[in-house]
Amino acid sequence: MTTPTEEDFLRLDHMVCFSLHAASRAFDSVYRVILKRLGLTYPQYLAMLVLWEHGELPVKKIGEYLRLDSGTLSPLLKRLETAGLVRRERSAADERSVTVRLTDEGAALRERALLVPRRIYEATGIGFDELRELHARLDRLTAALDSAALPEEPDAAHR
Amino acid sequence: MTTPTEEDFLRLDHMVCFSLHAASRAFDSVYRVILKRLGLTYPQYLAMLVLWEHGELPVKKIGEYLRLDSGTLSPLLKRLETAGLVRRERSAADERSVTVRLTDEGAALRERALLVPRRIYEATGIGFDELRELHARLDRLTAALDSAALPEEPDAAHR
DNA sequence: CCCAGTTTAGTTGCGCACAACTTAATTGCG
DNA sequence: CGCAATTAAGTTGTGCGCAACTAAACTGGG
Repeated sequence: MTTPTEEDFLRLDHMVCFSLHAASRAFDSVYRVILKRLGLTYPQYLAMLVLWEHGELPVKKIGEYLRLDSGTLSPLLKRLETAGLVRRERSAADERSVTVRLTDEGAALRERALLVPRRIYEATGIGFDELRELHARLDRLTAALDSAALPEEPDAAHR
Repeated sequence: MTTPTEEDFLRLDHMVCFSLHAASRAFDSVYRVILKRLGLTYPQYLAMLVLWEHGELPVKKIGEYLRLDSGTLSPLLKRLETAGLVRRERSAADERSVTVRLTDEGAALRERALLVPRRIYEATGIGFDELRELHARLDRLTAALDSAALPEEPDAAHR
């Protein structure tokens, strides 16, 4: 019961990872439907969220909040710029840095986006408290996975 | 406390979806490192799992197990074929259907893949029972999201 | 002061995921 | 029977995510 066999590991591993993958895609799917009328994808919505909160941010900061690198963010932000929701300007102080700012249109979109969370919440069919616990559990899981992933080679190739 | 405000919805929604997204990517990242030496991506590993279990399957069935459509599976399976792990053959009985079979090499890979689950389990840093509960929770969530997603337009466009 | 190393964005290439479409085979209803 | 609807797989196009790389600007130790 509490002493799982190797078989158990095999099965549960598959199930948990698969469930997580499936849940993530299911969420994406619900978001896709809801965000369609805002003209945003889910990752674009996440970027807009941090911009709505902070007004303007360098690309670097957005990447830290969303855990995304420039390879993902650069084209994403370019699409948001094409859509007229943000502007991107080289920082005068440090010309390596690009500051992303909301346009009036981008700021205005927030009003329409305020309805999104409740619709998502309703789609989950789960109580507020349970959702909060799930959140805590997932964050712990991510932290554990992150710390396990990094030290792949402790201090290898040292000669 | 138990009567969340609209603000609470806004925040929690973001947090849960974000956590789920982040956890899924963290898992992908750990899998990527572990599966690298097998020459598989995570979705390819999932496809191999169902083939290891069933020996051979039509593309359709693989899609049902993994919740993936042919737009994703066709190129993925083609890559597995190029790697020499599977063969794809039109079914004689129904020429629309393509049966995917393990090659000897593909079947042999299973031995090396048996170590994967334990390494993943260890990376999660979470107990067996908690993992099992998380799995159940996620499945319930996915089921709820699926049932909420489908009836987007009940019987719309009807005159 | 200067240049080696770091930092910030961006680019390229690959694979996954999905929507929308095409093609070919099969099914079944009139 | 015959043809319209369905089914299975594949194709095309878009966007995300990451690795590996480049380009340009900054930083700091000698």
